[in-house]
Amino acid sequence: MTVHDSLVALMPRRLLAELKAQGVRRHFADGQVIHTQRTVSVGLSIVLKGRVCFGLYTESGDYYLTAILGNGHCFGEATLFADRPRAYHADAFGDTEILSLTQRQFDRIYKREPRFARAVTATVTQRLYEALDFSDDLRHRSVEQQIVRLLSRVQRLGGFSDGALPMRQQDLAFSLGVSRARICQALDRLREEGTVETQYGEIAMLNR
Amino acid sequence: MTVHDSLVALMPRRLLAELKAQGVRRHFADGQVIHTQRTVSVGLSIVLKGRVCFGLYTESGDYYLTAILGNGHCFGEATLFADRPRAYHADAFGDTEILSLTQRQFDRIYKREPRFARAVTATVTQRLYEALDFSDDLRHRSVEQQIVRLLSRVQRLGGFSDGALPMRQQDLAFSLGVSRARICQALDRLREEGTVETQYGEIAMLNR
DNA sequence: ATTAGAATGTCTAAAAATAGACATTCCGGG
DNA sequence: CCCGGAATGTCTATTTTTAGACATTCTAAT
Repeated sequence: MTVHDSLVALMPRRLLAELKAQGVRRHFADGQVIHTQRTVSVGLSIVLKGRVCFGLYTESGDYYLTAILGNGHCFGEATLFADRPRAYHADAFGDTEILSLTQRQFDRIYKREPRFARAVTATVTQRLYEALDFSDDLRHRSVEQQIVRLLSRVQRLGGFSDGALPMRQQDLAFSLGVSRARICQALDRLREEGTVETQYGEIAMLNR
Repeated sequence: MTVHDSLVALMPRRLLAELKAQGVRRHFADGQVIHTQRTVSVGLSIVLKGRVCFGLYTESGDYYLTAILGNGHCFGEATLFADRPRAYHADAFGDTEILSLTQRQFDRIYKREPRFARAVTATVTQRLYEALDFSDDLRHRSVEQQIVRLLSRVQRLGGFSDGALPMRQQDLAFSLGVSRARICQALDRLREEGTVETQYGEIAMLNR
């Protein structure tokens, strides 16, 4: 199956201490904006507490949640290595703490500590292969299967041990590129099978 | 637009010399198998000459081409950093030379040379964001647009300066997750627009 | 030159998905 | 407690896509 360790899980503990000593910790209340889409800002961020929701605003002003990262995961690599602006809008889910490293801080440690470099490469590589798997799902699986696999991924990356995920059916529809009606229909089937349960603005996977 | 530099393009030249000194160069004739799907083998490979075609065999025995990597690009990172078997079947396109590094060789240089580590992280990060862009295409663009964008990507990564790409319509259909009939229809439209030209087993993009 | 296999173009009936509307339910704020 | 906006469930007509078949064209090998 798919493996994806968080950046922190891939580092020796002393390195995390080192990073904390170098970087800045920032605190966000539930729902507070961490960064906005298309902003140009360079640096690596690591989730130390809470979770970060990533999403997109369409031209018509609608917002769609596309991912949630939990403890130990990092984001912003593309600002360092691919010269990209922020691809997604990010805001805090629950009480959240983020460790931020400037490019300079990152570079210094990256250069000095091969184990840190290793952890960064590993987490990005794993994320790449997850993305490729996801593309496979989009192309070759039924919407029902896509939903199950998307939810598993969100659960895992977000560190939701179980229980409900904060996703609307619109978010699913957007994330999978199908209509909301199609999602409704698929959820009907999955509910019947006993695979998922839905509440208002939430979806929960059952068993495993 | 999308940026994706090859591993070699991201390294100082002296590092490439270093890699060549450490690794093994292997030579493949056109069509020769480089590795098969699901094989467990660890190491990084770099295309020094020619091109490598990646594809998948289905249970029914059909083969579908999914990507082509040209000069300077690397593959096999997932065997080093994500503990994965070979995800795709790979064979040579034209007279091809591959530089192979064992895990041990790779590790030694990676540890000693932060610039090499940097280049690896950068190329993987860029590939990740390309994969995310591709997912966006699959979900939110018309098949016509998807075709154009897929062809551009193949052209760029394969180092095809222009001219025809060695892809069958079945490959496109598989890569985009639609029926061959749908691809035919889309190609009709693109041909009318003057965007692409097709030959037997080949597709060429026109203008830009 | 011939031939077999492969790739392509094209068609039709059937199936699937969509847009868009509308009613209902839910939640949070006053 | 009430209200308004948001999310959900559901429906229909329409559009899109598919499966699957078949004829044609192309290529490479004999």
